[in-house]
Formats: sequence, structure tokens, C-alpha cells
Amino acid sequence: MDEKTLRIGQLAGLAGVSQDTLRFYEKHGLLNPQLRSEAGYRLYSPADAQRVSFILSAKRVGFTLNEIHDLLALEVTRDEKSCEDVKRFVDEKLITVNQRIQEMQRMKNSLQTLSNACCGGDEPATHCTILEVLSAHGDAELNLQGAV
Amino acid sequence: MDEKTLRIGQLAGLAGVSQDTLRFYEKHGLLNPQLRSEAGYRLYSPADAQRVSFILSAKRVGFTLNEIHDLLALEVTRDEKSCEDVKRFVDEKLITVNQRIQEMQRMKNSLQTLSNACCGGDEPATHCTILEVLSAHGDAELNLQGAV
DNA sequence: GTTGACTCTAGACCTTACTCTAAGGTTTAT
DNA sequence: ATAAACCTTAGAGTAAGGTCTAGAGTCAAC
Repeated sequence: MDEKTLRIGQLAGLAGVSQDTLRFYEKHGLLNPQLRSEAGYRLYSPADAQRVSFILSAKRVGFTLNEIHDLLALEVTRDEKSCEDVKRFVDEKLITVNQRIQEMQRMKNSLQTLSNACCGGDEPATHCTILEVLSAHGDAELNLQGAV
Repeated sequence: MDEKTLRIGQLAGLAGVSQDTLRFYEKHGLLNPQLRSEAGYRLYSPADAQRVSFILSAKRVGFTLNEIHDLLALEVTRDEKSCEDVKRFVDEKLITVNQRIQEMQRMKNSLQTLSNACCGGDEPATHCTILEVLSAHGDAELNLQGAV
């Protein structure tokens, strides 16, 4: 009604989440639409919508809602100290993301090998599991040090 | 005692998870060590340990325990039908993994930009948030179609 | 002027993935 | 031979991230 605002159902539809989820995010401080209609309906601005988009993206990448809350709260000001803090926090997240990308790549290779090796080839595999693929191309050499 | 088997505490230590977690995985069919000592202690073979390694890796990559269960159950036999099924399933997972890798890359770029732009440069940023970075380099153009 | 689609709040409930507790048996070291 | 460190089971409890329900107000259309 106001300008380019969306009501909760519209935003939920666009974002592919439920209205409950949007209210849940609001309750947990990840979102807070400033506007309300006369009747008390939430009105989401384009900035709010972008925020939702970011939240979902960060979630898919493996951040928890708490971490996303912290990411959203990041704000560099003239204050030198805050600047340091932000850099440290962000660089930490970067390390995590890089590790996860590498692990993803390994998983991708394993899946690809499984897909290639097992089907449609000239030489029909007689027996093949993902664990065998992993040991075959050496990735999974019992690197049991999950705890970094 | 037997050969190269590990008791639950040893495997848990190596894998960086709790003993409870290993029993939990067993209860949910992701793991089932065949051997027990006289006293009824679980004895994990190297293959069991590899399985644990796979589970943790797959988890970090974003698969749920249910999905991991299915991945572990994949087994290509001479049976043509099973082969088709496996390929379909694996290719589906490959698509997911690829999407996630791309999203990770975008998140990495955003974090990198934030890290670079906000600190230590000659030109001190006066104001900068992750959302502003995102809109600045165009990634987050309200692509609100999270639901594929 | 009322039917149907939409929104509100508060609070109960659910799933996933553990984590802890209790009550007890085993193994090793002293 | 007994304490300390290990293992067993069954079942209750927890945290994260929603999801559902009830009861009620709102808005557009017929």
C-alpha cells in the first residue's frame, strides 16, 4: 500500500519459506520490518527482502541463524576497534567457508566417480559403493581428524 | 584385542565425536560394528572407522543423516535396475553439491570483499555492512527464488 | 453484508541430532 | 582387592529451527 512494500504472504511466496518462518526470524532478531499497515500487517521493504535473501543464502552455505545474526550485525564505522573486530570475525568465517568448499569438492569428485564408474559404461561394474570409490581414489584415507 | 579393532572410546577420540554419537549412529543404521568383545564391548574394524569418517565428511558438506544413510546404502550390483536408481540418486546429489559450491563461492567473495574493503586500506570506510557489500557487487539482486 | 483469502498473537508441538543420567558390568594398575 | 577408567543399556533431556493451532481481526469481491 505504501510504496514497494510486500505483505508477509507475498514475501514468503517469493522467498520460498513460510510466513511462520519470517515471523520466527523476526522473533529471533534477524529481521525487523519497520512498517506496519493500519491494521497491523507487517510491510516489508525491499531492504527487508534483501535481508531475507541473504539469510537464506547464508543458511544454505552452512551458517547457523546465530552466526547469520552476527554477520548481519557487522557494521564498520569510523571506530578503529570495531574495524579490527569485524576483520577478525570475517576472516574466521572465510577460513570456514574455504574449508567447506574444499570438502564439497572432494564430495563432488566422489559422487562424480560413482556416477561415472557404475553406470552406462562399456564395462559394467559388478559391485560398487561410495565407500569403495572413496578408498579407491584415496580421498578417504582415514583422515580421522574431523575436529579441527 | 582381535586385530586392528578399536573400542568405542578410541574411535570416538580419533574421530572427534562422543561415544554417544557413535552409538546414536548405530541405532539409526549408519553404522554397525559386527564384532563385540567377550564382555560385550563394541569393536570397530578399519572399515567401520572409514565409515565414520565418511559420515562426518558428508555431514560437514550439508547432507542430513537420512541422506547419508541412503548414500551409504548405495550399492551397484549386476542388476541393471539398481544401477539406474543409483545413477539417478547420485546425479541428483551432484546437482545439489554443485549448487552449494556456487553459493559458497558467492559467500566467499562477499566475505572477502568485506574483509578487504573495510579495514587496513588507505581509505578508511566510513560505513560498511555485509548487505551493502552484497548489493554493491550485485550478487544479491533480490534473487528470491530460494526454492528450486 | 457476508464469504473467502489474508493477517495477527501466543503458545504448543515437531524433527534432527545429539547429550546426559542412572544403574550396572569389565579391565588395569597398585 | 579395590580404585580408576573403561564399557553396557534404556530412556530422559536439550538446542536449533521451524511448524501448527486456536481464536480473532481485516480486506476485496460478489
